[in-house]
Amino acid sequence: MPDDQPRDPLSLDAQLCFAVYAASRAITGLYRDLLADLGLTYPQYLVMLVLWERGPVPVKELGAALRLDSGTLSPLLRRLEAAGLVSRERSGSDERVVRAAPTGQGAALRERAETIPGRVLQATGLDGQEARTLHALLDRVTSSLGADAPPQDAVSACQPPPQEDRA
Amino acid sequence: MPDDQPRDPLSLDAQLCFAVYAASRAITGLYRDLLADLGLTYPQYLVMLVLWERGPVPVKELGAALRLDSGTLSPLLRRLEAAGLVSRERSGSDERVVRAAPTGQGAALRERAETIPGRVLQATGLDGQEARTLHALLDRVTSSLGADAPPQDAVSACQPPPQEDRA
DNA sequence: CACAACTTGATTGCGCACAACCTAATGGGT
DNA sequence: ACCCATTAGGTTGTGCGCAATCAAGTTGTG
Repeated sequence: MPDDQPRDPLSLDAQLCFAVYAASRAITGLYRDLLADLGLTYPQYLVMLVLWERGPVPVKELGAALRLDSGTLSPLLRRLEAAGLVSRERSGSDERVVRAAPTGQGAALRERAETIPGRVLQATGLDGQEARTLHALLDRVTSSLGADAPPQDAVSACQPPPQEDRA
Repeated sequence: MPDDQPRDPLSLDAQLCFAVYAASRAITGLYRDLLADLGLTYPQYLVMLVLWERGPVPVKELGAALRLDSGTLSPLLRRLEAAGLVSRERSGSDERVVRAAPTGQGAALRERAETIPGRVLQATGLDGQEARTLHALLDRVTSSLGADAPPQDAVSACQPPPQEDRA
């Protein structure tokens, strides 16, 4: 019975929470395969998306876009730097700020990454409309729970204006 | 480049992938708060859901239900055992099998957990129909990517025999 | 019985997430 | 000038998630 009232409390909720959890891990697993060629993990790929989009970005802004804090980003950026994909340097005007930017090698990776999104969408088995619906519902959930800034920022980081000129 | 819908390849896909990722972490964060009273993490809560539902369960079956392997479950169960919520013992008929079961204390925790689902659903800001739609889409994605067993098992672990969801 | 293939869990190592804490730099107020 | 609250990153510790590897037990075949 599709009761909107929670008559058996550990039921519908558990389905939904687990569905999000399982889907997230399944998607991460898919990316794991696709990104293996590039030597990136999924969170590293998300960071590179933002860097490709915005160029030199303070760690703070990266964290705001991806909803990650320095405890996650600092070691992640260190690994990207060790891999030669990212450079970090302190701002001159404010010595507290560290800006991360893709290196030439990191920027070059972007073209190889562009084949990935199409394969991911296809692998989900959803058509464009369903993907849009799913995305809208997830955004509702995230912003309801987030209580702070909506995910618009992060999303726009994922969809760049097709090209930009810079280093 | 494909002309169908993705004109800029790093766009829609990135939105959807990040939306799932962000929503998953937001939900986990919500549970973190709600479960703090019970002394459980979110994955530990999922394990307890299965144990409450099925009683003594081999680790293998737990892994199948939650899509987790022994590398995750072994230390997790060890911590639940150390907390006095779960007991583990080897099967007599097959010494390879370890069955986990809630202790009296673990079973008692169930009643305190029953107040959680309602609060979670409410916090998502979705009504019952939207939650159902979201759940159905996520299941499609998960099973498309999973390529192995569908999430039916895990879902039934979270709820007694429910109702078919409308596509 | 001996032996190879398979199954079940456990262990190890790495990379996130996140809370808690720390340092350094900034800016405001006196 | 001096304090002091604020801010940006970094570090530490805990707990997943997953690949790779291992040991112990089981089963099938001769």
